[in-house]
Amino acid sequence: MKPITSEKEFLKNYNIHDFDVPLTSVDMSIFSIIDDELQVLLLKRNDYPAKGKWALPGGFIDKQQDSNLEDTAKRKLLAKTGVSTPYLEQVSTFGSKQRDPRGWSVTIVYMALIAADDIKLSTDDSSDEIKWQPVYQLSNKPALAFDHNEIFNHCYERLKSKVQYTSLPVNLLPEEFTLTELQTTFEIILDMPIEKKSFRRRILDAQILEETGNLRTGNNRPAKLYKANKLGKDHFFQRSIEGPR
Amino acid sequence: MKPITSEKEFLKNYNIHDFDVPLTSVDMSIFSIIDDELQVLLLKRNDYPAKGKWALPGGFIDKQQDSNLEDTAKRKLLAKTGVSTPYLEQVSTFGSKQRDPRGWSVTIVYMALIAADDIKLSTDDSSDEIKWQPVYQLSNKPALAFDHNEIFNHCYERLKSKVQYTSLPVNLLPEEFTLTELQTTFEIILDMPIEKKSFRRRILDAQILEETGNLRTGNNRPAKLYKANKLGKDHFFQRSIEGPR
DNA sequence: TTGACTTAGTGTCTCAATAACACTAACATT
DNA sequence: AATGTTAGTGTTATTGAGACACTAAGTCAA
Repeated sequence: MKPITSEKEFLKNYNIHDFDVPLTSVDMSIFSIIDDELQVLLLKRNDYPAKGKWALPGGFIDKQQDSNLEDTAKRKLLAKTGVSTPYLEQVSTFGSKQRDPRGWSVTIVYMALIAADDIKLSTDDSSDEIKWQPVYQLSNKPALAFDHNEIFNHCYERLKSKVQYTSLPVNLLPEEFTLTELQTTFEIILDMPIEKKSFRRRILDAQILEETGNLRTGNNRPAKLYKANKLGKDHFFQRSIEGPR
Repeated sequence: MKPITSEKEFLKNYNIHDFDVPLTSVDMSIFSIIDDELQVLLLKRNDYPAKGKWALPGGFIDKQQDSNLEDTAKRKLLAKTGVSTPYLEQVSTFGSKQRDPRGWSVTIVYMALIAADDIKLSTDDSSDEIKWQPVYQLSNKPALAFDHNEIFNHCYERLKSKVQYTSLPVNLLPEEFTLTELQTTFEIILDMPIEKKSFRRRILDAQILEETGNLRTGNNRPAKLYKANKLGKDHFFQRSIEGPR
């Protein structure tokens, strides 16, 4: 067999099946605020392995449809929730010999934030059971399939730490929202009270919101409605929100 | 063919070669400060694809040796630099149809920080050419193999942003160092001057260093030597180092 | 129509962290 | 002993945030 002397020739002789590669998938934690609680989407596995256990949504890369990893995550998310423009962020990649009984496997983990109003759950394909689970019920119990508890915890920690110094929570709200609604969203995620004046000063100074001109009316003084501007969809603050002194 | 009714049975019938999975590798940006410059390790590729181009060190998972992704990164790093206890952090994972001419591929990217003193470069295996490249010479030229320029830029951005609010740079220094040396390391990475008093107050207040009792003597007043304590190896500050007002 | 109630939004004080910068301290070298 | 150089400190002004009491603007019920 003669030596290979060009890239073209190399590629002709190359066959991925000659290599012993790990199984590679994409999994995701999809967060939303439902009934004033931070919740995450779970699916009950319909097939082996881990049949019958609850798991984070995910699956394999479709080499035909997906041109990159984010495509894969978006496709999964659209199929399950009907949301096509989520906030999507890669969190981490887990890979080991032990995490899946099928052997060496790798999973790229994403976190998505979606507004409750946009969700249209579909039990699309395999009639999987699907549910929203409040995160505080999940951080303790080690009940999920594979290493999905660990994966979820990473996502939850990432969400909490990033909320400290970004305007991420706008992605959990509808297009228009009041400052009080935004503050409440921060408080739900961080699970701690935030001082009203400091919060408003900081959000407004950061120049990530603009008034829509509309008002939310109710049983009391109407509140101005805001929406996130271009910066607001993924903006870093100067300083972080801190707890009480 | 009868239906599968247990996990055990499922695993017996499972064969990864029935699946069309992507090629999966681990790549890394290895940073060190050499000649008062932040530099990154590059290898010249000895084989197709991208033969003859400079690339970040990396390679495939060894299903026999490596029990997880970090193992894989550590093994590569040890082979190339002789360093066995680096600071190692997963940065991101890149995967797409286009990034490698062989087709759909995924690479998990790590960044490593090592002290210049610990390095023993080895042209171990395939007599690859190996070199340190100053990062400022790399951020512009798109000369590396595959998408390694993009990958490197991610690592460099991560390093710079993380240095803002952590004590990461201790990992680029030898065991013992002076506060001025640590400050200089910060300044080299951030490429901006830092005010001396503020820097010292913040580092000392953070309680991440302890005096070793030794002094660095020279042609002037001797400086106290410090080493990082347990916290110091990966500690988050309260607030970030900021530029001039 | 008026006053109680509720939530929106503001004025202002205090405190803590830090950038700025001028200062003192301790060595070697001549 | 004087000079130069780097280590290390004292002190002020600024800034951003927490605390909290205040005002503003609506609904609703009597």
